[in-house]
Amino acid sequence: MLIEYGKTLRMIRKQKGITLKKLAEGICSVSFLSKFERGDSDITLGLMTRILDKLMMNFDEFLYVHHDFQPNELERFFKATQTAYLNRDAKQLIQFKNEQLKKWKQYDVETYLCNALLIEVYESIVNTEYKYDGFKEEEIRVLSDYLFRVEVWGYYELMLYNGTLLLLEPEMVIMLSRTAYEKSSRFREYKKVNDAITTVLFNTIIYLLGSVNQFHEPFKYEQEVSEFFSYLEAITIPESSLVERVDLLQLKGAYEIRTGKKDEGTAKMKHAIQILRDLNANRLATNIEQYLKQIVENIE
Amino acid sequence: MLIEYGKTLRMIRKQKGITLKKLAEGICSVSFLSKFERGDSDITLGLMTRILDKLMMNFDEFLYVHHDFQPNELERFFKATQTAYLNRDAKQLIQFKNEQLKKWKQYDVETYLCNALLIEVYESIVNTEYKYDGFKEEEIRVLSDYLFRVEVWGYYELMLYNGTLLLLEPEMVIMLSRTAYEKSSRFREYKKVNDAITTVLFNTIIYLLGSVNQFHEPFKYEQEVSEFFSYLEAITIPESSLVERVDLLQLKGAYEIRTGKKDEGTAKMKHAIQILRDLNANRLATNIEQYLKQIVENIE
DNA sequence: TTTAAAATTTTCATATAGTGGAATTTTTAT
DNA sequence: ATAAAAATTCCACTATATGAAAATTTTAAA
Repeated sequence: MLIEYGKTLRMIRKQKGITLKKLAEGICSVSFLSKFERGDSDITLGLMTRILDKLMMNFDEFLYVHHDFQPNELERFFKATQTAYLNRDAKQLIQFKNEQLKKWKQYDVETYLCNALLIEVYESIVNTEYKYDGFKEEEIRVLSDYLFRVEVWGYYELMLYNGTLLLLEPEMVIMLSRTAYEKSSRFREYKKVNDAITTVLFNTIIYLLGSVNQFHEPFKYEQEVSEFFSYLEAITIPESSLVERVDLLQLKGAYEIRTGKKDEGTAKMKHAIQILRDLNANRLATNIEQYLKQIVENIE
Repeated sequence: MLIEYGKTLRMIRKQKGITLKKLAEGICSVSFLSKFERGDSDITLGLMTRILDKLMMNFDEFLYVHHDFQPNELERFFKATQTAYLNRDAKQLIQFKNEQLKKWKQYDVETYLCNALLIEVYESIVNTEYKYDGFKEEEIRVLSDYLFRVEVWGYYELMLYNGTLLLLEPEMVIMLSRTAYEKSSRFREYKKVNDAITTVLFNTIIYLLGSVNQFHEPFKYEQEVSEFFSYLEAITIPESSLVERVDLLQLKGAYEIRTGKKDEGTAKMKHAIQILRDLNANRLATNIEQYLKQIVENIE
């Protein structure tokens, strides 16, 4: 059952040219550190923290090295799912889903059901044989209950919500996105999580603007969308996040088109496309181009 | 000595609505988990890993929450140093340096001396009273020996090198940057570290292009600079890293100016400036503008 | 409020994390 | 090649992490 973190630590320590004695000093005994490094003993979280601090290394990086340069469990989950989705590999997605459902039954932890639901969203898009009879209401309720209950939204909750937002009713999305914005505020300094918040706000706006074939219908969420734009501005997307700035430009364009200012909006979106092309970000540029094209076709 | 991680875990668990029993199942006993959460016991690293996996949370995020939403030790070190530098707070920098020197004397771990050196670079720029008698050769040797010795460059080594590159001779920088590129290759999937690699390559190119008042002198490192450009291209900066793409454009411009193609190069740099201005990234734009201006003034 | 069920804590026995020092191995210097 | 120094491992011992069951507290429903 013992995971041999010690061997990884030994490797790193040797590379840094630090002796057992020097590393152990003020933290634990030399003989214990040696024992741990050889895999004869597990180590306490408290000790490990202090050892890694002394090595100027953080936990995630240590675990990344330990797992033979693979990201952590959580990251792997999102990555594997997304890869299967991008490869349109329905079989793989179903397998992943079943794994999560199995864990759900085994431990009765709702998170696993939420994961399954997240995967099912991808599946429903990819799988041509997928018969959409609507997602089961009670499962969606488990998801939204979970999101409402959690006081502090971390990386997981934001990613989960980003993926399942489409399943929920507009009113629910508006409430949850507000919640997300508030409940994750304390992560503002944690880049990875803050990026996820930004994505939530973008996705919310896209969702509220409506699918393109709704563009000729009257627009109901003008006030809410501008509310979410103001959140984005409150976050003051840093200068170094240029993609987010381009996205903002693009979405403001779509919003203007949606609210009747067709020419202004189109110009903004074309500007965003141009910047991306200038920087050879062609995939991103093409995405916006298609979006714009669909809008224009549907608005006439 | 016990750090009460347990209380943080309890808070998170409660929020997610998971009972002790459900969380403990398959990992450890309920009674032990309870004891740990109450702060009556420390926990083994192996157990903690599995518990966090079940909570869909990674170590860094857990520790971030635990430290009352403050980044980890390593991040705090770089951040605090950089903040003091940006505030031109020489006093603060000297204090930080002395802390590191104290640790160095206490534990005789070279890393701490390297940290002190890194801070001293900032200090030498900020402190007007700083008498530059050259950095002590032996200390610089400790630094370069350290960097050569470490087999796998992680986040710390890359950040350390990024900050101290200016202290080293061009030949040394060329060798070390090559080493950095190779020795950190396994982190390619780890965004934070990979970003640091990109920064190293950028800094190396800037360093080799020479300070602007060397721009009228013949250029010695044409081959090496194009070598580092090719590394950057090999990394294939992802579409989502637009800042890096703008930087690349800008630097290619500077390189072309340096190698005689003044008009082409100027155009590239102006293009980069324009894109940044379009996205309201005015601080970044101004930086490049000043760089360009200095180049043009010095090249006539 | 009463009562039953669920969740948590306490108790206590045992396994193992962690210590200190002696013995062994490796490294360094001559 | 050899001795001295430094680092590592081994071993006996202590402190504490962990598990199973019983006792207590909390929650929920009537």
